[in-house]
Amino acid sequence: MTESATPPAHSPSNLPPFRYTARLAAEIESKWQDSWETEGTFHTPNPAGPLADPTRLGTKPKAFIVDMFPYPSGAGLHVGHPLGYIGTDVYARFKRMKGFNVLHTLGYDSFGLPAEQHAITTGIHPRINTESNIANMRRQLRRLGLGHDSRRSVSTTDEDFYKWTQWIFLQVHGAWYDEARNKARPIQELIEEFSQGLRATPSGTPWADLTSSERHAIIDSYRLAYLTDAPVNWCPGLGTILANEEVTADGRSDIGNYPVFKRNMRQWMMRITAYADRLLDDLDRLDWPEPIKLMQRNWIGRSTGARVTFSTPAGGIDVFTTRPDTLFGATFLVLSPEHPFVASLTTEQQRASVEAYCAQAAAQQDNERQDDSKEKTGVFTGATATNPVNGAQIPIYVADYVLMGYGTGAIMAVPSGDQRDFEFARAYNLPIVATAMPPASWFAQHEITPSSDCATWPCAFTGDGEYIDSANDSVSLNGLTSIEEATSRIVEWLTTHQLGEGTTTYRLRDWLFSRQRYWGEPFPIVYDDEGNAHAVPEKELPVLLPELADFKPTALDPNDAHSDPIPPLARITDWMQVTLDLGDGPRAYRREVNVMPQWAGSCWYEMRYLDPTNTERFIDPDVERYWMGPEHEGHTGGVDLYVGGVEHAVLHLLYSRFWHKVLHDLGHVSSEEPFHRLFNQGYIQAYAYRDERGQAVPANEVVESDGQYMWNGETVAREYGKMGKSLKNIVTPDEMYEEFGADTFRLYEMAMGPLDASRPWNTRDVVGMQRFLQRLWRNIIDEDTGTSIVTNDPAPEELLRHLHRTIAGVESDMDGLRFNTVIAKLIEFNNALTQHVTTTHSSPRVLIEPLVQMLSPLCPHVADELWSRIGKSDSVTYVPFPVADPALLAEDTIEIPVQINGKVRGRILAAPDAGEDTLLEMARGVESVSAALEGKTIVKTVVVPGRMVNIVVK
RNA sequence: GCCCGAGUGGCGGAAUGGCAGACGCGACGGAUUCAAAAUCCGUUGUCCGAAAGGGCGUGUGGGUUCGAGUCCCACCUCGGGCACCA
Repeated sequence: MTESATPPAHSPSNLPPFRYTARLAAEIESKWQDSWETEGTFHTPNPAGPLADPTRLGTKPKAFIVDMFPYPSGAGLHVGHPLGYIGTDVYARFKRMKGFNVLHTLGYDSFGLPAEQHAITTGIHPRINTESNIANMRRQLRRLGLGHDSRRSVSTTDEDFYKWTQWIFLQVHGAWYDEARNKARPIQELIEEFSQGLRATPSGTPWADLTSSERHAIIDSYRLAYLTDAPVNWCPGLGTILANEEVTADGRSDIGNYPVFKRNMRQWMMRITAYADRLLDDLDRLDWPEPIKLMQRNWIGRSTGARVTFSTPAGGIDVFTTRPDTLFGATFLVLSPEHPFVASLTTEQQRASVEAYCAQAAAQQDNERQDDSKEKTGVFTGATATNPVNGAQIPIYVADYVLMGYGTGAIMAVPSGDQRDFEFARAYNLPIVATAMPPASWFAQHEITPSSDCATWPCAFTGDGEYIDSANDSVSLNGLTSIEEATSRIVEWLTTHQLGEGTTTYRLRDWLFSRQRYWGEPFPIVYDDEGNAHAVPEKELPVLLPELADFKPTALDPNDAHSDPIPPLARITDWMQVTLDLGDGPRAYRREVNVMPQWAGSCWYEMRYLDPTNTERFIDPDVERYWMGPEHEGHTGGVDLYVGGVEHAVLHLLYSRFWHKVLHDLGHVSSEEPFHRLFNQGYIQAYAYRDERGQAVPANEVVESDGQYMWNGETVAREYGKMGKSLKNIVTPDEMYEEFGADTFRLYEMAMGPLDASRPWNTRDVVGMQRFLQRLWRNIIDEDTGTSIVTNDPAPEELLRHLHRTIAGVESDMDGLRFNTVIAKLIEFNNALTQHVTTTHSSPRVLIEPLVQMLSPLCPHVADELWSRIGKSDSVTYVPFPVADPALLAEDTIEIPVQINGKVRGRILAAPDAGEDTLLEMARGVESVSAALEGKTIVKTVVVPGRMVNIVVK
């Protein structure tokens, strides 16, 4: 025994001195947390570099487990935050016991908007605020007993972290996408192709004859990071540019309610669209939840179809259509209000109404414009276009349901085959021409007489039908019934007549990468006198974020739409000006004054965990290959388990995949994907209560009686949602540590439901997990002396069988991250054990040791304490997980239900391998069954050996 | 609006297409106690019934199947995302 029998301090006199109370738990927990820290229990060895440790590395398989890292909020953690962290910790600890070299740590996504807003209102530097928030979160998380390698915890705001974020930006900036090789290549290789004449310049002018600025412009147009004019939300009243979430639905600032104007600014974009196909196709090789893959597929939105040119008085207009086979039914064109041809096409007569319409559309958000439920609006330009297949003159409309950002910003409308076009055509009295004859069933369903005259149709027909009225002198689709065949025939015709071609478009847009903020990574970019952008040399990195004297921007006239937006860094004029030698002697340059978005750091942070102290590279290639490299041919490589909320399903996960692929193409990483396996945790939400005036009241003071919720004698209304200050429903981990201890808290979070489901927090339920740990403790420890009561007595066979069933179940549930059912199985076994211990006063070691081992991933502190109290010297952390004995898993007999017409009418006990005939015979022998069969005719019998018997009677 | 997901006892939840409600909370009853706390034992979907037993039950309505919480169709409600919150 390693423990003395001295009672713990502060033991309440009316309880046994060694009862497992919150107070004893707290002592045990802080003791083991200190021990793990001193021993470096969770220090994980690397194969190379400063963190290498060959003896600890051994020949173990590896497991790299990552949580989506948190933004260090000033409010600290509430009980909802650690759900995923506990889940990954349990899994990581389980994998250690299964013999894996496990890497698990947690960093901080510490750039971002809230710190900057905090700085604006308080004047406190975001760095100071951020660092104190991180310190608080580290304290709260340490108390939770997470087995993290603390040496590897990084923050995106660390200078030696964002140095590499900037370095990666330079890699993206210094690369172009080679469509032929379908990968990114260094921009230098493109310059060589141009200078050696292997690639023609866009204008055809030889490379040697171009000016330096002209060459610069051509090269820049190929880069994966490029500059373009893009709109920002400029709020002169605040003197700042606002994020979308800071702008209200009616186009005013959330803070101060000032007008917000859309203004164009020169901004960096990332050419993520170049990777659209690979981002889409490689999803098939990832172990991700299918709904998340689907969301990414929909987001990328690849659709194949054709680009078709319609001639108009202002020139040819390209439209993109997924249904070129319906071209003969195109009876009007619709342009997006932002389409460049709108002004030149509009006739004088129509000008006033078109301009008014465009102005009104400009004020709307894209997703409002696509609202299918609202009435379709639009306005006639006065001009017509020529349908290339039949020469028909068709009117050109402007309508806001067509978006400039998708396809070509212009569509051909086929009202007979598209419901949106159909509604528009009906509303504006435009012709509707059928190109396919619907089947009789379609007419029957709509209760109309079959006719190709669309005037009688109630809606568009979108199904398969025989093509009609779809022919000109040189092509005919008539009589075809396959969309595929008709499409390929018409695309071929369009291509030979140079009126269009088959093409693919994507819904995915390039990534707007600039933010007009202070608290983000500065771009490692400078501009020369002619406005050309240059990369800052690698040896100059990091470009440090300069100090800012005053975080409050200067407010301007709130209604001055024409004032120029000024990003915070532009106010630091002596920082903006810099003298650099970029190879042609020291010259004056102007720094980029935008900063990177918060996504930047989160696009690659998991790799820095692997090699956090490397000063030469963002990661050592050997280290990357060990932890993230592909496991076999065709494997993408990447993190073995990535856990986080679904809210990141698209953006974060798409952006980081994109950066990773660029780094892979350029040879910096061996893995093709950052996250091989993804798991989405649910949210913990909470009830909140409001009084009659709608004011939130403290949720922890609300009592329930007779289905009513009462606060201070007053009836209050309950609602369900996120935990938050304003709802007065926050429960913190600190309160849970105080009241129950970290192990009970961990257990409750894992027991309350499956990890991927959202559920409400209920403090009242936590006690169940505490009682379980107390019963388990009491099965091992004498509550009066604190010493072990474990004996070497043999265990009854029934309990041994139960133990091995439990081991088998726990192991597979752990592997599947089903911790809630792991806990249920442990409780069931412990309850059985409790009966044995209380009746026989014997606590067999052969049962206790595996139980403590199985408990340890979930409740590591109490498990280590029990392990030590039953005479073990080391932490249970690396002790191999118990193995179920197959001989003890086999059952002699199993109970099988007997159904009559699908309803259970009796049960039989049979051997697990009993055959169909035996089972049926036994079933008919059951009294309740034979009674139910009395006077009935057996129609059919269904026997599933080992499962059930069903007798169908009449 | 579009995309994704979820609806099971009083509550959190369990259930390879095969015994619905494991496990926990709460509630009720009992043991122990001078009394309480703590602990232990039992009951607890619902309706009918004294009981034995039976009817009904997994958001709503249909369907597939010998058999559906589970699969299919439609609908309702709630949650997440919609590109500058992360």
